[in-house]
Parts: sequence; C-alpha cells; structure tokens
Amino acid sequence: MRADARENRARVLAVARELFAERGLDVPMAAIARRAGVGVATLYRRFPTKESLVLEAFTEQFAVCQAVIEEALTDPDPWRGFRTVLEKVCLLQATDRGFTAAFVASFPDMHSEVRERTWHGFAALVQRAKDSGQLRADFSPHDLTLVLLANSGLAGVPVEVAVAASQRLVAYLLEAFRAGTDALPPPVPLSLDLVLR
Amino acid sequence: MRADARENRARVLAVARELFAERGLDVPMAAIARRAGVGVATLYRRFPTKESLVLEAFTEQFAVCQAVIEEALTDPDPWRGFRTVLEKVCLLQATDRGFTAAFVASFPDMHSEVRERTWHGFAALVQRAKDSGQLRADFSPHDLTLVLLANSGLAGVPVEVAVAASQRLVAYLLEAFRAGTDALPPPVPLSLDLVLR
DNA sequence: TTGTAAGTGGAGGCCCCCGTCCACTTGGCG
DNA sequence: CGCCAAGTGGACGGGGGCCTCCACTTACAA
Repeated sequence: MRADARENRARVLAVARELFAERGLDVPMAAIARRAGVGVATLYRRFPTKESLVLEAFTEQFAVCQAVIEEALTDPDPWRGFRTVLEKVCLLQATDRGFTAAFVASFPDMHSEVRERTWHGFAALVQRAKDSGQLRADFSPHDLTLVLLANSGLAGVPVEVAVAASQRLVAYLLEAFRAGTDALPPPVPLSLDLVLR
Repeated sequence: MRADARENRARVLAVARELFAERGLDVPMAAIARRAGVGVATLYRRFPTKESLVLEAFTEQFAVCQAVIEEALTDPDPWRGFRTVLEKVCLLQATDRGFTAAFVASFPDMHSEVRERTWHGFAALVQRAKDSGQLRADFSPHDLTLVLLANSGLAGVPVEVAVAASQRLVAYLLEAFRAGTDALPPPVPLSLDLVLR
C-alpha cells in the first residue's frame, strides 16, 4: 500500500471515530470524507461499506471492554472488580455516542468465540462477587445488558451531562445490586440478540 | 366538517397511534396513510406536518402521565404514590415505542403552564416521600428525568421483553431510591431541554 | 335532482443518503 | 527521469422520506 494511501486511511479512521463519538452512527459518509480531506471514493476504496467502517472504527473500543473485564477478574476484591467494570463500560458508553449502536450492529458479526469469552468472563465476575457475599444472589448476568441498555438511553444528551448522569445512574444501580435487599421481578434473559429485531 | 372527513381523521389518528407505538416515530407518513386506507393528501389536510400529527397522537398519553401524578398525590402512603408514578410511567414508555421521542419532540411546544404543573406535582410527591422518611434525602426531582431516559434505552427490544426488563430496572432503582443508603454523586440538573441539542 | 364547496388520491418535486464509475493525478521503482 | 499501477475526487444513479399540486369525486343543502 502506498504511503499516502496508508496515511489517508488512518486519517479517515480517526475522523470516523471522532464523528461517530460526537454525533452517533448516522453521520453521512460524505461528512467523514470532507472532514478527513478526501473524496468519498477514497473512503469507499478502503471500507467497502459503511458498516465495515463502523466495525473497524469500534474494534478498539470492544477490545477495551474485554480488557476491562479481564483486568477486573484479577482484582483481589470481587466487588470492586464488578463495580469497576460497570463504571468503566458505562463511562465509555456515555462518552461515545455511537458506541451502543455500533455494539448492537456488529454483535452478530463478531466471532462467537470472542462473544463467549467476554460473556463467560463477566459471568465469572458475577459469581465471584456473589460468593463473596457482596453482590445480591438474584443478580443475573443478563442484568449487565439491562444496565447497558438503560445507560444507552442517556445518549441524546450533551456529553458532559451524559457522563455525570451516567455516573449517578450507575451509582444508584450499584446500590441496588449490593446484597441484602428485597426480592425482584425475575431476571429477563436480555440477550443482545433481542435488540436485533 | 363533513361526516366522512371526521371519520377519516379519527381513523388516521388511531392508526398513527398504533404504528408510532409499534415502530417508533420514524414510520413514513405514507405507511400511516396506507394502513388508514386514505391518501397522503388527506393526511396532510388534517395534520399540516408530521410533527403536528405526532403531537396530536400523543397528547392523550401526556394527559395520562399528568393524571398519574395528580392521582399519586392523593395516595395516603407517600412512598406508594411515588413508586406508582415511576412504575406506571415507565410501563407506558416500555409499551409505546414512540413515547419518549414524542415527549422530547413536543416538550418545547407544550404550554409551559402544563410543564410547570406536572413538574411541581412531581416535586411535591418527592418532598412528601422524603418527609415520610421513605425516600432518600439526596434524591433529586431531576432523577425522574434520569429514570425516564434510562428506561427509554429499552425501546429497541420487542415489547414484551421491554416491559419485563423495564419492570426489573424500575424495581432495582426503587430499591436504590429508598432512604438509608450511601452517598451518591451530586444530582444532575437533567432538564429535558438538554435533550434538545 | 342538482350545484358546489369540501374532500380525496396519487404523481411528482425536493432533499438527503449510500454506494459506483470514470477520467484524472501521483508516488516511487527501475 | 519516465512510466504506470495505485490512488483520487466529484458527478451521478437509486432509493426513500416529507410535503404539494391538481384534476377528480362525493356529501349534502336547496
């Protein structure tokens, strides 16, 4: 690949990440091209479809999510590990307006191996926190999806506000998740597949 | 107004409510017209713009919300009143896919008198619940908006699932809202105006 | 029954978005 | 330095959504 082409590709990706984060996934391809200082054709040469651009732009963030979970599993304090995962992932989501949509859109295309791995990681985290007696016994791993969806509802608001609001929401939820409170309605098997029609 | 015209108008409105609830506000006007068995022109004769149709279609629901708050204020048990408001409004929101968007879209067009009235009603409800010692002292009326936004994040999911998920979310949040728990990040002045860019 | 104003439907204008095509430019190897 | 494959930009086709226009139909009063 030619040097200028590689540079253009990188700039397009950076701009895409920027705009997706700022304005969500529905920024026009033309806007990305313009801001990157290239024509649309250049953009489509590197990313044959808008979806592929989205996927590429967000793989970084998905990796971060996975890393957050893996890291939390090494935390000696199970509850702190659990709490940190929710806080970090929700912060990511509140900061980046396209995050949820990208996640949902690319979920079926992710290698199921990766999905299983993160899912099992989180399940392990949950089990550890329950065993330590700090997480309520009727917490379901599906509640992670619930939190993610709830937190995604804040996407419409300006970023700084969304971040503050998300922090407060997560704080509320963490209090509710702590062991020793009343019974709940049964867990909802909120597999993310459901979000996809 | 001619008899047949009145009937058509009513049918359009019913269909609009149905489709907005099912598929959100982005159903094409043509789809509404087709399902109502009329042409688009008829639709635009009665509702000069899509926004006006949305507004008209949802005023009923807004009235319900207000009624829910007013009724809760007459409940002898302040906490039950408070709880019921959250439960009912969130159920409405989970059942109707267009609700949140319509609410946000028409919020600035509502007579400020109405807005003030519902807002003060809810504030009173909050104060009552705090005074009775059942609602935590650092709960902010703005947290209602927080709950609404969080709950709106469930909109993408099939209705039955959304309802169940919403119930679980609200149950979690209500536990967190009860008096006697730890400190939170400060309240976020989540006026709905913020959602409008 | 008949006139007419109110009512109606669907074609089409306008705009915006995704993705393609093609004539032109340019990096960098020989 | 010269060549050419790799790279580029912008016009354009296709589709879909909102709304308008206008020739036709229909309710209903006289």
